[in-house]
Amino acid sequence: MAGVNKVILVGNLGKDPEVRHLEGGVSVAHFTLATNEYYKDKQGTRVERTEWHNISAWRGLADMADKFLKKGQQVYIEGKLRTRQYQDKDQQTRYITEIIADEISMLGGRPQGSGIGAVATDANGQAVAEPQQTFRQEPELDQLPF
Amino acid sequence: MAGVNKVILVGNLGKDPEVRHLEGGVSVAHFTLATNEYYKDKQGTRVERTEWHNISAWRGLADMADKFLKKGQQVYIEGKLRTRQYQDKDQQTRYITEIIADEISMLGGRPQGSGIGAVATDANGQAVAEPQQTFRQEPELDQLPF
Amino acid sequence: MAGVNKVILVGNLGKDPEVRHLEGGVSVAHFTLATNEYYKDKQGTRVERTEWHNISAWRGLADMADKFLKKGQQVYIEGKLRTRQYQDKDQQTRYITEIIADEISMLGGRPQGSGIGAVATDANGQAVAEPQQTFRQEPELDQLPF
Amino acid sequence: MAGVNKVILVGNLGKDPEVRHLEGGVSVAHFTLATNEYYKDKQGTRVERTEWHNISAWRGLADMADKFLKKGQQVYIEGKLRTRQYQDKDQQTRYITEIIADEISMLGGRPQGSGIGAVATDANGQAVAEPQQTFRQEPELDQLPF
DNA sequence: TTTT
DNA sequence: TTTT
Repeated sequence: MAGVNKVILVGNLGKDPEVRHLEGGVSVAHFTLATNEYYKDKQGTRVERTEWHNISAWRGLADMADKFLKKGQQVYIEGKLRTRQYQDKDQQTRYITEIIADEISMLGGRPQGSGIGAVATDANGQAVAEPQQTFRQEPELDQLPF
Repeated sequence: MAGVNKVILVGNLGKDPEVRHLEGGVSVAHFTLATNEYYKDKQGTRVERTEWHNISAWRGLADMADKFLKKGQQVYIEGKLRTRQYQDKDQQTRYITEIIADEISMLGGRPQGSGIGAVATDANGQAVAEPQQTFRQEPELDQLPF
Repeated sequence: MAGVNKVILVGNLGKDPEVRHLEGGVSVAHFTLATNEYYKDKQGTRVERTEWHNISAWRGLADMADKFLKKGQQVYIEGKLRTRQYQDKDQQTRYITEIIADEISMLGGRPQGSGIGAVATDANGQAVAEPQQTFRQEPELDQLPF
Repeated sequence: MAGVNKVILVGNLGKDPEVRHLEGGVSVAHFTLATNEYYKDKQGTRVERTEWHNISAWRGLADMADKFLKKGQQVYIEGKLRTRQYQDKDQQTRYITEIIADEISMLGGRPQGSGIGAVATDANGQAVAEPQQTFRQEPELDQLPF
């Protein structure tokens, strides 16, 4: 039965991506993403609520995250939910829900008035990706639908 | 900071919604939703993967879920992710990720050619909601659903 | 600059898809999709509003639409907006906005209680796609991002 | 029949919003939004494609657009598609497709290192909305915005 | 007409 | 742990 399992997030990275290289040359990146919302409570006070999401990106998308994403950065992420189980240190079964990213887009980008360089540079003068670039995870050969 | 935290699901209810009425007249419904995906593995074998989601609906949307949603039914759900912690029976802190529904839409519905009644009936002849109806959660004045 | 251009629709086909085969073996399917919404007007009368969308699907997705989609069928469609211009019969420039489908999912499917056949059949007993199947458009080689 | 008609865009305003105040105190804002995508063509050359969208926002959301949105600004917009007809200067019936915004979120915001003021100010020192704020259109009692 |  |  056809299902839809889609997540759309705009938020900020809570830390730099951590990348591991699995056997077979597959890489996977993990990072957290904060999405903030604001509302007024019954007393009319403005309240902020932060939701933290566990993001994982695979293969080429992991490499891109490794290369271009940094703590604090604002990104658009599209992906799907996946809950997996693991054993904690006491051998108890635990569950964690992650968003497997299909697409990551860098938002905001170069601050206004910061110059007109064709290549953006980071705080250390290193060349970085063109601001606001989008990366997509191509469907893998072993995960083609049908 | 403006964030976006959006989930879009099309799947089938794993069980009838369970509804509780909290103090203050607030009702909340919980149910699970299965989203299925299919892909071919490296050997070309068709593989099915089911992801289970924990859905919660509040207030008016809980009442609608209670009234109209049944195990097995196909629905479209729009909502947001929320991870909350709770104490398990061993007083360990555990986390659970839920989708708080903002909108639920009944899919499929009356099979073609089954009649033109203005009111749909279920297997027992009981009047049910018009097929494929959509329900939305209006933003609450205090927006403090939890 | 990274952009997001995404459309999500659940609706019913207004007609059977029309498929054309372009030079180079590329096929394209066109059909219309109706999305209905309901609201109460100032007098409390229930009003229905139907929005019609122009859908186009390319290559493999066009073939799938040709094969499996029929007038009246309920589908989930994900795609992107594209407005193109054309010359009308008076040589006036006109604009039309379409949704280019990336993913089409068949909803509803086999009515409950209609049997447990592994292969669905249509009104004429012809085998059809398994109900509620999903089809995706793989990114083309000449349209890979970066 | 339940439908879903949803558009999600991240792009830049092509011009300042134009706001009109209709009879009955209803305000409506119009602006265009550019979403850019990049791909490599068959020769491997990087190609940019810009899609222009007609956005309209009503009532409170129109006022917010009027007050806070400017040409060039990057925003997240969620809304629905609506195609309406009108008579051109030759009394010909023409169609235009717009996105009616339900939610607008300001992205990017204050450049890093530009100060730690609790209230943001624009180039003229005028207080502006806190960066990256989100605005939502509450459902109207009569839901008859057009 | 935007942005990079 | 982010951002404003």
